[in-house]
Amino acid sequence: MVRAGLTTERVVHAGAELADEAGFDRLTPSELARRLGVQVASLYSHVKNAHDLRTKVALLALDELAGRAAAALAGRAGRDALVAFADVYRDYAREHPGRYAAAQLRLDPETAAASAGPRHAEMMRAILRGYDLTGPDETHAVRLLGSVFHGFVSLEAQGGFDHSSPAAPDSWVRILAALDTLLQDWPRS
Amino acid sequence: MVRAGLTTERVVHAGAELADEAGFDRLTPSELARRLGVQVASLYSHVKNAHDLRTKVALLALDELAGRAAAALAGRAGRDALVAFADVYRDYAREHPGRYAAAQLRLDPETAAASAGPRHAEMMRAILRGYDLTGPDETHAVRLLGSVFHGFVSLEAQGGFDHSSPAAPDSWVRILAALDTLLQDWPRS
DNA sequence: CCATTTGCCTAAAGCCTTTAGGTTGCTCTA
DNA sequence: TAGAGCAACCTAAAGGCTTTAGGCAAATGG
Repeated sequence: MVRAGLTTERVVHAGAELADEAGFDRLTPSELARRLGVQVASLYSHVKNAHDLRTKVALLALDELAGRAAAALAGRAGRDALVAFADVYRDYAREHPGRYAAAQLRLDPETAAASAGPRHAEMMRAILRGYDLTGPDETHAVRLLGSVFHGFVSLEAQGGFDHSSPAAPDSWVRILAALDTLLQDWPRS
Repeated sequence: MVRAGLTTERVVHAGAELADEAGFDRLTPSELARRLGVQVASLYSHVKNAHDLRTKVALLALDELAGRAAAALAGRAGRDALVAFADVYRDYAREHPGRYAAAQLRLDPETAAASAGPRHAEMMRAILRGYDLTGPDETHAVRLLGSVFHGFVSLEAQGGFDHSSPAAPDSWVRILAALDTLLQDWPRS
């Protein structure tokens, strides 16, 4: 019997590819086993169950995304940093729709805390250092950025901008410009 | 045999309640049949299949949401309209998380066109009449609003703001105020 | 080179979706 | 008001998915 040489890491990576190609909702043990040329039960040595598989793909995605974002941020500040960071999100979601959808999975608190999630918030705060925001305003702004990035990207992925002009990328550029001016002149209470 | 008196409408409405209480991903024919005290196969007279059930709940949600939004917009303009409209989204998502999740379902183009989706975009355009935006800028602004509303609400629903202060509603208020000032002074190309 | 680990297997239970076909309560017409 | 036709609901069954239990054999390492 020739072995496939599975490890948890390889299973999860194959899962991420499956999610990207077939959609996150088709990321199931049986489909993945088929794709790996292995019996379904064999996966259960590497992954606790279907939900665990999806969680692990989510963690992989969060980590990849954080890595790319950190690289994009290096050596940039202010508007440059804002745009570079935002583009990482959008590009990642377009290249890896299944992984991006996975990253949206609701994680239980401990798992979330141990994930790359907090690094994302941290990086957004770093971007805001290029603007003059302090205290709660900084948090509000972080949340605004998160909302816009996630909102735009998921509406675009969902096809929400498909049947109207101008093209989505135009709006993306203009929206980032608008956010930049808003952050420069943030209205205080 | 006592009949349950099902109709497509009643099935869909029960489906919406199930989604709200158990989560959109638990909206399945078998679970719904159990809840209605009916054999699973009986549902298939009212609904084509599991996907059709979810689609119909999505259409219901889009319609309810559009109705509430239209009511909130009546007699309001400018910042008042913006805030009232945004609150409808957030409140609806909090009252009916399953329905709101359903409304995010990707619909095929014809279904989407026949849904209440276009009414939502229309109403956002109406809000922008209170600001001085024309041509493509109006579209960009509509997309920004959609992104922020959807992004914030879904991050909040997902628990993204749970473990940090200030509380999410504070950010919501401040973000809407920021959007208002941004729309008043939208940066042109 | 033998012992242990572990990667992968078969088998089976129990769930879910979907289709086919049958029965029976309702409604509306003649 | 009888009964024809429709619609609501049923049983049965096929086939797929998830998960657990238990077994064999390939790799590993002393």
